[in-house]
Amino acid sequence: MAARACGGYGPDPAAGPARTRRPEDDGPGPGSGAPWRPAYDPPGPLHRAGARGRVHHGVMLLAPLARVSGEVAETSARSRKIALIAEVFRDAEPEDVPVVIAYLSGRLPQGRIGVGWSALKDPPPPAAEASLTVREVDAAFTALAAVSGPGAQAQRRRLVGELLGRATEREQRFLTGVVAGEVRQGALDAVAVEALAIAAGAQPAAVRRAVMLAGSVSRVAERLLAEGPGALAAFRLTVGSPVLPMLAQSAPSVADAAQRLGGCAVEEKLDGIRVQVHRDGEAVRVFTRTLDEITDRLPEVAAAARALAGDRFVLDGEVIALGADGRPRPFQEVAGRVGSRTDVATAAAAVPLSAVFFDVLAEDGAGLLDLPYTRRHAALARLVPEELRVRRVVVDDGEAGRAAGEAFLRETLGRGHEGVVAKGLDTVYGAGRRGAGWLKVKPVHTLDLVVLAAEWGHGRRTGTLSNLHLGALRPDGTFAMLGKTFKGLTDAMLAWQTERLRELAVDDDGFTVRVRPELVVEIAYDGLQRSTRYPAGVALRFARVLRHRPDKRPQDADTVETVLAGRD
DNA sequence: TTCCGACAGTGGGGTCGCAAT
DNA sequence: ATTGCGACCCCACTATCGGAA
Repeated sequence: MAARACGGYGPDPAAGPARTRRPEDDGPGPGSGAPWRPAYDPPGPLHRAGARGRVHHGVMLLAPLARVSGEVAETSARSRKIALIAEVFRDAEPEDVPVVIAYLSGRLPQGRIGVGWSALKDPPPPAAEASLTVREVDAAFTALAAVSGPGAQAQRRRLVGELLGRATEREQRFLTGVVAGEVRQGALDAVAVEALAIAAGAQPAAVRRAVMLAGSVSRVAERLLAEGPGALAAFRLTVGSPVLPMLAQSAPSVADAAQRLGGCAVEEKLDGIRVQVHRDGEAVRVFTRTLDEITDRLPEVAAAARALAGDRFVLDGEVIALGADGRPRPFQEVAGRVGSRTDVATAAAAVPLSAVFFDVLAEDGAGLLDLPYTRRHAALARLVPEELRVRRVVVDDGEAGRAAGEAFLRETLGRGHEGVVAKGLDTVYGAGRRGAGWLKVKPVHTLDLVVLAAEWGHGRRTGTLSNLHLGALRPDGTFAMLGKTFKGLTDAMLAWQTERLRELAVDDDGFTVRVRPELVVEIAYDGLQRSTRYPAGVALRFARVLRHRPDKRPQDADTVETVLAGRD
């Protein structure tokens, strides 16, 4: 195996750095001793805008938003965060509302604009006085989003530099957080929705529902603040407009899931890309989990939707790729295919996709979200032939039912699929929710691996060694890195491992601490994926720490051979 | 009073497309 | 041609707040 020849324990240097750089890296970073804290940004000029957040002639400044974001980050009480943000919403000019809502829920109205940490990491010296208006900033981002073609990167950096140069230190921090999608103020969409409800005098539940149906807070906010609570009724499920998909929680076993749900349906869980398919007459649109439209990339899905008997419907399902043997292809192949947009015909010929459906959100143009699972499934069965639906069994609330569910999981795994999802028979479609009415069950693998290095954490993990580099034993006693993980650690485990790894440290570049390979950790993971980054040619999927094993010696860790033998 | 649902945060690997080198 | 970066796909898990029980 060629990748083996690179010899080192870690990522193949030729494959590029596995780390992500952040602005903090260049400051007095977490590795340099004292925990990193934002510099104090005094009030003063900010208050030119007044406590109500705007100057007399209705031009809203950015400064009060940045200040409120800071205050929101400072308080831990959710109710206080909501009150702070509601006040800004209430006082915003109607034209500014969509922008203000987006900024205070940590996003840009333009979405992603091609600017990441790399372009933000060396900001110019901040301005002394706050002068930027919300409208100017929004115009600047609109201009940034439009930049493309040769020279785009330099042009973007120049524009970002110009904008940040006019911002105070606090405003710079706020803007970079919004652009990078990491405001870290402990308030995103859910808090914005509550605040919006207060600002508009509407019921939070009604606002939340409208947001799920509209797919965005801003679209609801605009109309709600302009027209009042009556505007909420206009947000209904519409064929052609995507709604946020319902998500599942995890359960350790089918028996556990069945216990919690009572009688339930157990459906196979396919390892592909979630799709929401809308058909209105001949018009078909396909959306991803985050509501991006990918219709043009999935011609076979659109064709399948047109071939169905119904005329106006919305289906929820998964696209997967099946091999000649009928078994599912690895997720990576499906993701590559769905991600291909330049030459769809060639990509489709190489990896044909199949859509498999498990829910229906609208039938004959009428929304079904509030119907219980059983009735939605009946509608699904009317609309979609069995071979285009996920396999399932319905089990009752008892010993025999649980056994039947477990047997169905084993059979599903035997066919090469990822696991199952147990669904309560009375569960309504909770758009945008990770409801307890859907419980996914997947097999978990475990390994004892050795910590080779650890990275300093960010945010609430600042000052702790958080992200672990994991190695499996080679026959010659060295280690092959299989991936990293920061998951599964309690605060106590984090503190303990930071102390222990400091004792084992041999090198610290301010970002990564390399250690003597002596600490064994028990790792859970979902499976292996092909990797060009790591020397064994595979990486762990969804690795997380179960526990530290200081009782185990590194030479007792699992070997590369063991890991590869467990491969499907 | 205790329990539990919903959120936010902290990042993981892979793949594609585009611009820079 | 190769590399770097950003956008999106998939995602697990813990801490916390505040309402439900």
